[in-house]
Amino acid sequence: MNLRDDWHFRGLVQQTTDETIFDRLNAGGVTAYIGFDPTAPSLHIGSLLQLCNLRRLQLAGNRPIALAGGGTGLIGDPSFKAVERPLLTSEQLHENVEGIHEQLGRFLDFSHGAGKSQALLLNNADWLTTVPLTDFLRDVGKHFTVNQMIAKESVKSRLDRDDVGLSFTEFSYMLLQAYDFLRLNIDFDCTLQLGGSDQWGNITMGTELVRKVTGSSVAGITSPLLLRADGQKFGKSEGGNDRVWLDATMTSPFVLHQFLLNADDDTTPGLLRFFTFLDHETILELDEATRTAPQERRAQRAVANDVVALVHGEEAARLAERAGEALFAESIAELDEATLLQVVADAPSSTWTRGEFAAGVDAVELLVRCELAGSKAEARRFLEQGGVYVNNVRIDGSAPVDLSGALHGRYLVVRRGRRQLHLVVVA
RNA sequence: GGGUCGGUGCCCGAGCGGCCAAUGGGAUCUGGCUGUAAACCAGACGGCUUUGCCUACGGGGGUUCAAAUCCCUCCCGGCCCA
Repeated sequence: MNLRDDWHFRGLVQQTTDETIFDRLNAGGVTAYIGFDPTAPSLHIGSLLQLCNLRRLQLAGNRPIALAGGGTGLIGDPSFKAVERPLLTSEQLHENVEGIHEQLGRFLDFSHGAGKSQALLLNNADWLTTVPLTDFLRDVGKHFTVNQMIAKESVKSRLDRDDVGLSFTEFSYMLLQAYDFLRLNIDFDCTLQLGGSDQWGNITMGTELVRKVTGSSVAGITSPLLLRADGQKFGKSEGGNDRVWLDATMTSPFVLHQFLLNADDDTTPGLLRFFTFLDHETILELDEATRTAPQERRAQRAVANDVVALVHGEEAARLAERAGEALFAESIAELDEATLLQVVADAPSSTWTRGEFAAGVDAVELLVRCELAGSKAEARRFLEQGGVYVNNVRIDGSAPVDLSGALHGRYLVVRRGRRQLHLVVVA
C-alpha cells in the first residue's frame, strides 16, 4: 500500500502545497516535521492525529522530526483563536516542554537501528531564543509583507472584530514558525511540514520562506480537524470542559478508553482512520459492523483498545476494557477482591476508618469528601436527581451510608452519574 | 497622550437605583429513552449552619434607607485622533 493512497483513504489530507510530495514519501528518506505547542504539560487527543501521522511517515521509511515549541510557545499562536491568549511564564513553558517531550518519545522510534528514518526530537527554543532580533527582521521579515500577513484567514477574524484585537506579539508568530521550517531545512534537510488544517497559513509562510532563502522547494500537508458529528471539536472529555489528555495522571487510561468507546456512530469511521493503524479491509469491515450491529460497537472497541495500547501500553488497554465490562456489564458485587481493585485502579480513592462509619456517613458529606461533588449544595442536587450510586445501587441520601453493603467488607464504589467513580477503602 | 465606547455568572449577552443571585441563549451536569451512543424529553445549574444568611456584576472609594445600576478614581480592552 503506498502512502498516498493510504492517506487519502484515511482522509488525512486536507490540503497540500504539492501532490508530488507523496511520490517522495513513498520512496522514503524524506525528513518531515510537525510542531507541538507546549500550552499544557501534556499533549491531548487533538495532537494524537499529528503523532500518528509522524508515525505513519516513519513506518514508511521517512525521518520524522517532532518539534516542541519551546520558543514559539513564548509568543503564542493566534491562528483561529478568538481572543488574545495570556502569555505563559517561562517556568510553565519549561515544565510543559518537559512533559510533552517525554510523550513524543513514545510514538516514534529514536533508536539508531532505525537508520535513516531515526526520529529526532527538537525544541525550537534552541534557535528562536538566540537569533539576534535585527538579523531576524532583516533575514526573515524582509521576505514578507504585512499585506499578505493580514490577508491570512487564520488572523482575519481577529482583525475584523471590533471588540478584541491582535497584539503584535501574536501577529509575529507566523514568522517564527516560518523560521523554524527554514532552520530545519538548512540544518536537517527537512523538506516537509505537516499540521492540522488550522496551520495551513503558517505552513505556507514556511514553504515560501525556505524557497526564497534557499531556493529549494519544500512542501506542506495539512490534515482535517476531527469534528464530532454535531460539528463540535472532538476531544472534550465526558467529565466537563477538560480536554482528553494523553498523560495517564491527567486522563486515566480508563477514562480515555471510555471516551473513545462512547464515540457516536458517525464519528467512529473517522477515528478508525485517524487513530489506528488497521488495514483498509479491516476498517471497512468495522464500518459495516457499525451499520449493521451498532449496539455491539465493534469499531468503537477497536479504536479504544488500539489508542489506549498505543498511548499507555497493551496492559493498560486490557485493564481499561476489563474495567468497563465489570462496571457496566457485570455485577460489581461478584468480582473477587483482586479483580475489583484492578477495575477501579484508575479511579480516585480515599481511605476511611471503620469508626467513621460506625453511625453511618451522611451521603452529602461522603460525596464532598470523595470529590464527586464540588459543594454540599451540588451533592444534594445529585442525590435529589437520583445520580448517586454506591456499589451500583442508587441511593437517595435519606439514610446514612454504612458498611452493610461494603464489598469484601471494606470497599465502597461510589459513583456519580454514569461514570464518575471514587473508591472508598475502609482501613 | 487626547477623544470615545466598553469590562455582568463557564461563554455569549440582557439589566441601567429597590420586586436581582441577576431575563435569554449556548455549554455543562443529573434523570428518562437507548447501544455505557446520537437525537429527543424533563430537571438542575454561586455558597452555607437554607422560610434565612453570606459572597458576587473589572479593582478601590463615595452618594443613598437601598447600587450591577449614580459619582470619583485606578486597571484592562476596542475604535478614532495625535
